[in-house]
Amino acid sequence: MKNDFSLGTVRVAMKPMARFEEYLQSRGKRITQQRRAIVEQVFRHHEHFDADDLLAELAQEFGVRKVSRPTVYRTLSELVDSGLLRKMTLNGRSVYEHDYGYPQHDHLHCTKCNRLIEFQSDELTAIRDAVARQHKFRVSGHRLIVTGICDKCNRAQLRPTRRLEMV
Amino acid sequence: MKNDFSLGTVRVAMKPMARFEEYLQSRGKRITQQRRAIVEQVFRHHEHFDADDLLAELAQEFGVRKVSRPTVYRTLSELVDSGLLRKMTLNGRSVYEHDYGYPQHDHLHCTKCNRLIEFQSDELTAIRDAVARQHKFRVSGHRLIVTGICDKCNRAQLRPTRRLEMV
DNA sequence: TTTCATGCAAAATGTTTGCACACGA
DNA sequence: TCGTGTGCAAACATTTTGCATGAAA
Repeated sequence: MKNDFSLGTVRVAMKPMARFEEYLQSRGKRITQQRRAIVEQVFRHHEHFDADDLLAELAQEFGVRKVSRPTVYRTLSELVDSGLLRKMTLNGRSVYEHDYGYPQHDHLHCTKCNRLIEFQSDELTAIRDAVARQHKFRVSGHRLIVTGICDKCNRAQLRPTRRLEMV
Repeated sequence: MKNDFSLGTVRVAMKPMARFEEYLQSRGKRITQQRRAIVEQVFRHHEHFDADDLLAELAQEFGVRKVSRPTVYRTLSELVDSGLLRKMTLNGRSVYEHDYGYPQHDHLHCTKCNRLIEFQSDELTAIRDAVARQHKFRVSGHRLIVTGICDKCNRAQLRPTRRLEMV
């Protein structure tokens, strides 16, 4: 259906960890405990996250045997380089999402609850390419963020009954 | 013509400074030397700029009688609130552009020379709204940045050796 | 046993804030 | 005059870096 903007799926040959190991080896880099822990945690769920989120998850998951902040930053950077993660900036801080194994997509960003909703549109890509062609611009990618209020927050706003916020 | 993505113009009743004064007065804020200097400098040209650019321009323009960094940040923030400027984030730093008097548009961002090229597309807005409707999302705006290499940098790149591919 | 990676502390970056004084209305 | 705005310095938040130690290969 033409007006369906939901995401499809992308079949991938390897698991993220295997893909990352390949990347590391091709560059003479090492497969360390920390890198392994980070990749595993990062692909445990498909939510968007920032460095602090990841650091907190790792601390909780592994208790004493934590990964340091610099290492998290360094590894996130490698994950972006390797194509496993995609990085974007949301009100001043870096936010990451899965890239490997997920189709190209864009986001609706709710400024109320900060949630990101993904969608996909080929027409959008077509327009992008038409514009680029006109400017003789060689496209490497794009980032579209539509800001506004999501359905849930809209409903919440309409019914001021349960005003239990602010404690 | 349908495939023309260039920008039109928007007629405005007031000059930016007058508009800003109105905004300030409506909030009981004051029209100071610094605010005046900043607005004048900001609307002297239509290029994108960041806080440092503006600070440098002001220093050059007024010599000794400079505006401090905090005041620049504070005033930029007011200019965004008042609708005169639009703010976006480009690799970690805040970049500003004229909003008042200019039509809604998006950007091609050259990662080589860092230039921003503006374009306008109603179809894009239509797609955006269709997607939002499907998600019952109330749109307040959007930001699309197409990344790649601009025509000029492409030409420059063709001249030297083409065998720098690696990997 | 030779690199490369890590953790720590410190630095760098970009932006914001507390406060005493200056100034616009 | 009165209250807002300013500049200064310091704080801030996030990310990056230098260096000695630790661990892959």
